Amino acid sequence: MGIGKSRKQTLAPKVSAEQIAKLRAVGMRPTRQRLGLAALLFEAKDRHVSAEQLHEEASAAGIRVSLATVYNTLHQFTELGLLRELSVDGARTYFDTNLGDHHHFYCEEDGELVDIEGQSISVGGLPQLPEGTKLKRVDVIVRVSRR
Amino acid sequence: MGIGKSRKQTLAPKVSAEQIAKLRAVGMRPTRQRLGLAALLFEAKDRHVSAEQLHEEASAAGIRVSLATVYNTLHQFTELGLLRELSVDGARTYFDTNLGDHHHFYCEEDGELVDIEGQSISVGGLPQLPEGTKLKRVDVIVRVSRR
DNA sequence: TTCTTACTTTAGAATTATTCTAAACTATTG
DNA sequence: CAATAGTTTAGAATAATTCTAAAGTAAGAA
Repeated sequence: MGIGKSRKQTLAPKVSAEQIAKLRAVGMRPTRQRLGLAALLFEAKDRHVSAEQLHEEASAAGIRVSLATVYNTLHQFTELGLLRELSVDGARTYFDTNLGDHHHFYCEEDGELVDIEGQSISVGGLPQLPEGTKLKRVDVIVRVSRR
Repeated sequence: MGIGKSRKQTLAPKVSAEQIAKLRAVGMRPTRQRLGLAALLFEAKDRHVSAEQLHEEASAAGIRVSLATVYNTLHQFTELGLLRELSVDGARTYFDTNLGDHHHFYCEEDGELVDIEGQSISVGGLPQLPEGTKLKRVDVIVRVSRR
């Protein structure tokens, strides 16, 4: 005994079988980093995060992961349909864990994003798409400002 | 005479009284650079440009202006209500000369933006805005991809 | 278990878009 | 034409993101 190495403690979130399954389901190896990020992203719901934010959260939660890996993982999750990418204002890119039909309120002042459920807004009468293109998605961003 | 300096030629667009008036109307000094950029931006209608693009166009048109000035000018025009800023995909910021009620088609593959006239799309039933905020604008982006 | 290998992670450099800075210019007014 | 307030500019600085190639690790084979 002694004061020495009490290191193997569970600082990071419990490795949930749920996250392992989620990664396996899309064909990704469940690595320590991915499991940690998945826990942060998917254990709460309807999150909007930037890479930098998620990286800080991970640090705070004791998940050691480089910023490059956070970027890689966010993009891979997006390509595999686990996340949606969101462009609301030039600089940062946000990633959205809500995959359902919905839109957003966005306040530039504080960069806050709030979901608007899909059925509570109606977008009607799209005109014909430009020649030779097919629809990918319709994004509605309701921009607001504080007082 | 001789071959020497035939430099004072009108390579740049004619300085239109129209653009001078436009700048004066918003309280800006009509400088050579601003007049040149205004000519490029406003003599055609419904344009979507990024700073880098406009800078190249200016060079091509013989309007000598630094990239920093292009950025400054685009932002000033935006603040003074001569342009609208558009965020469609992380990286670049686009500026839109169409100030009317309208939305956009956007194709990521080639970065092309096409206007959708305001009345040809209907956004109904906005839910209540988040506590303490007021509406600024509603942007609809119809994302398409080429075949 | 231990190899082997393909997939991953990472630090740090590189890139890209944009902003800043301080000095050199120029439109405007007296 | 001089004074000055507003402008422009080159180049440095920043910020977000991507790239690189070297070191690490999961998964299946032996």
